[in-house]
Amino acid sequence: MARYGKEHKLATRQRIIETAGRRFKRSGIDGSGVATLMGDAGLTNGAFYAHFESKEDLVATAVSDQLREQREQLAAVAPGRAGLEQIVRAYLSPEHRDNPEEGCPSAALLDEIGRCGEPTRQVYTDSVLAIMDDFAARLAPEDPASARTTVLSVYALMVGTLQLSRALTDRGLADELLEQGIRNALALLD
Amino acid sequence: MARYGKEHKLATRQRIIETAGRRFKRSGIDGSGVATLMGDAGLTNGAFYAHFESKEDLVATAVSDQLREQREQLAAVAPGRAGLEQIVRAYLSPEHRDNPEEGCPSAALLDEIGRCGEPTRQVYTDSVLAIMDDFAARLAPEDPASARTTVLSVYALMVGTLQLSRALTDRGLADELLEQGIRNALALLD
DNA sequence: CCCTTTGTATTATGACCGTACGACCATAAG
DNA sequence: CTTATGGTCGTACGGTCATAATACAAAGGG
Repeated sequence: MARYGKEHKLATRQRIIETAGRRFKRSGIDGSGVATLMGDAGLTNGAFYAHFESKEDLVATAVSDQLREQREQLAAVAPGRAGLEQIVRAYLSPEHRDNPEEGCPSAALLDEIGRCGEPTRQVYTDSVLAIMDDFAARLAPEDPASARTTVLSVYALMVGTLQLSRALTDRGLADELLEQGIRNALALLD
Repeated sequence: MARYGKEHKLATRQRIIETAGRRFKRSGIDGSGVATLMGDAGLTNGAFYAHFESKEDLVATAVSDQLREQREQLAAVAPGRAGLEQIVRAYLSPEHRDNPEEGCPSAALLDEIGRCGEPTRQVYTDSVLAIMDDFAARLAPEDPASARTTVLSVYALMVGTLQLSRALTDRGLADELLEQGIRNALALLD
C-alpha cells in the first residue's frame, strides 16, 4: 500500500513553501493570508493544515527556505574576494530593488521577522549565519571567525540600503544611495 | 458659539497620532488594527473617522510625526560633528534595540513603509531628507549638499544594523554587531 | 438656572477577510 | 475494486475597515 508515492506530498509542500516565500516578500507576512498563499500554489485554504501546523510554522519554514536558496545562489558566484564585489554590486542594483519578490528575504522582511516569535527568529539567525560564514570564508580564508562580525555589519548596510532605496519616492536619489552603498560596502570590506 | 474650544479635538487627534506611532513601531502597521490604535488613545473605534479619512491617512500622519519628533530630539544633541558621534552611539545601543516603540520609526517599519502607497512613501521621503540635511550640515557645514548621500548611506547602515540586531536570537552576537556598526558608521563619516 | 444647540464619542452594524478545522470527494496505488 | 491519501468545500468564530444611529457633555442664550 505505497499509497501515493511519497514525492507527491513533499513536492506540493515544497511548492507551497516557495510560492509563499515570494508572496511574503511581495506583500509582507501580516499582509499575506493563508487563502492567498494557497491560491498562489494552485490550491485552496483547506489543504494548508495538512502541510503545516500553523501560519507561523510556514513563515519559519519559508524564511529558512528563502535564505537557503539565497545561500546557494551566492555560492555559485566566482569564489573568494572577487566574488564578494560581484555580490555587493548585484545586491545593490536597481533590478534587485525593483523586484523584491525575487530578492533577499532580509531586505523585504527584516523588521517583520524581528517581531516574530522566538522559533522563527532562531531559524532566521541560523540561516543568516550560514551565509555570513560563507562570506567570511571568502573575505579571510585564514581566519573566518574574526571576519564574521565584519561581514555581518556589511550585510546590515546592504539590507538597510535596499530597504531605504525602496521606500524613497525620489528615484534618482534612490539610485545614488545604491551607488554610495556599493562604495561604502567595498570600503568596509578592505 | 465657540462650543468646545478648538484645542480639544486637536489634542485628541495628536494623542491618537502619538500613541499610534508607538503601536505601529511595536506591532507593525499591518499588525495594528483601528480598534487597538484607538484603544491605546483611550477611545473606541467609531471615533476614528472623525479624525482621519482612513487608516492609510493615519499611517502617513503618524510616520511623519514620528520622524518630526526624531528630528527634534536629534537637534537637541551637541552641535556639529561631535554630536554626530553621540547620535550614532545612542542609535546603535542595546537600549534602542530593546525598546522599538520608543525608537526610530525607520528601524521598526522601513520594509513595511516600502510597501505602502505613494503618498505615505512621499511623506516618509520628505521627513527623512529633512533629518539627512541636518546631519549633512553637521558633517560638512561648508558643503552640505554633497554630504547628503554620505549621511543617507550611514543612516541605512544604522537602520539595517538595528533591525538585524533585533532579529538575531544570539544576544551576544547582536551586541557585537552593534559595536561593529558604530565603528563602521564612524569610519564612513570620516 | 434650565435647556437648547452643537461637537465629540459610544455603540451597533455592515460586508469582508483572517486562521483554523472537519466533513466530504476524487484519484492513484495495490 | 478497495483503501487511504491529498484535495475541495463548507463552516465557525473572531477581527478588519468603515459607516450610521445614538448617547453624552460642554458652552451659550433665555
